Amino acid sequence: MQVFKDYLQQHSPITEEQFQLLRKELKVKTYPKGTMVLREGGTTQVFWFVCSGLLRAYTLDNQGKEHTLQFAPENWWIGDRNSIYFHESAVFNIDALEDTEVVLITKNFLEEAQTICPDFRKYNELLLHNNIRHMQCRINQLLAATAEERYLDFIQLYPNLTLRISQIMIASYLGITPESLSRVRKALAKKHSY
Amino acid sequence: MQVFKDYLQQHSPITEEQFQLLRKELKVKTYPKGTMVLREGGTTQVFWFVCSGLLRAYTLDNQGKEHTLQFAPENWWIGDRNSIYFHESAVFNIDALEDTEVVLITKNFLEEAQTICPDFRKYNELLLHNNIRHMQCRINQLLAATAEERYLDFIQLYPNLTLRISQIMIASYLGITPESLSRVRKALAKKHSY
DNA sequence: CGTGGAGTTGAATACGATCAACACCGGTGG
DNA sequence: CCACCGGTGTTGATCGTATTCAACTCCACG
Repeated sequence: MQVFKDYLQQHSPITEEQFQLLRKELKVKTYPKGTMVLREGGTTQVFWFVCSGLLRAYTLDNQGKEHTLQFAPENWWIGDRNSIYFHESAVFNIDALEDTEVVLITKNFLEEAQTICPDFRKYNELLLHNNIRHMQCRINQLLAATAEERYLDFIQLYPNLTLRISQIMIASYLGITPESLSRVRKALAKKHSY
Repeated sequence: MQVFKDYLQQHSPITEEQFQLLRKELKVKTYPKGTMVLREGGTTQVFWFVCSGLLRAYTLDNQGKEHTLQFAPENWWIGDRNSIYFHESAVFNIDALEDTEVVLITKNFLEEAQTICPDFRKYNELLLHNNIRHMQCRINQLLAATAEERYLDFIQLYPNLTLRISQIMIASYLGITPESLSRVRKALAKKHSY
């Protein structure tokens, strides 16, 4: 909870007093490594803010293969917009790749925060625009880049995550097989002695 | 302009009177087919709402190949968030695939609309969440689906666009070559006599 | 007409996927 | 303490899908 408070006070215009008013909307929860946080087809009314640990959103295709949409390490948000905003069931799964502590954030929290603190509206909007920007970038990468380029982009975007996430997961994020990723890494090692 | 007004009144909570107050922030513009609307590296402070015609956002890779991020036919929005919200230069190009009439929408318009009409805030937010949802879907498609599946998804998502957009453009949206798309279509024709 | 872009088709190629085998490590239980 | 096991990562051989390059047709448009 402290992590979330620090995060908010550092990044958003929410003050200490305003935070206290909103606190009742927040709940802390922990998921042991391996827990399913959200299952495809289920519903949920909250966003997860990761205080520590690592969550991951992924889908399963008809062959049972996993495709990772997003990783959420400390200070990241993750949530299912289908449930929260569109009264539909979740289209992806979320699980915990590490023991993870989260703050559950209701739609109500976001609403009230905007009432209590008018500037929070702009902050929240900026967050959404940033999210869109980031996803555009990812789409462009999937359209334009080779496996090797995607991997280099990945380790640049998440330098500290590379060691925490298995290559199986990374590969499923990059849209390649673990075997291919292994070969990409081998080729890079030969090139630059990484 | 009328198209935009109709659209707003149908989809958002903005009333006729409120619209009149905001009108001064809006400008109509037309782009002949083939015009560059925004160039990578440039800046812009507006979103484009397409009243008629068709815009398209795309990037160029280092081999000069085009990769289409988004099509924007009638009643769609398109814009460069890097410029508008993050004071950076555009990372993609936008051009007109048809003679296109747009309404230019400033950040100010969106701000004032939220001031004048409090419910517009929710509408705008929903638009952003919907956008994110849509892009998640696209990312998942690029990760999980074959060329054929992607094409089928495409014609389902944009049934009326298929005939207006050249296969070269569609291929660049799907992340395959025009030749591959041609073969995919041939295979489908054989299968289902489309 | 004739020119150039769009679309199709064929042949050769390349990149990543698949399948299979194996080394390695960490955890578990005998 | 060691044997076993399952999961991870590596490597090799083969396969398949999409790419590349090239030739050709077909229009639309000058």
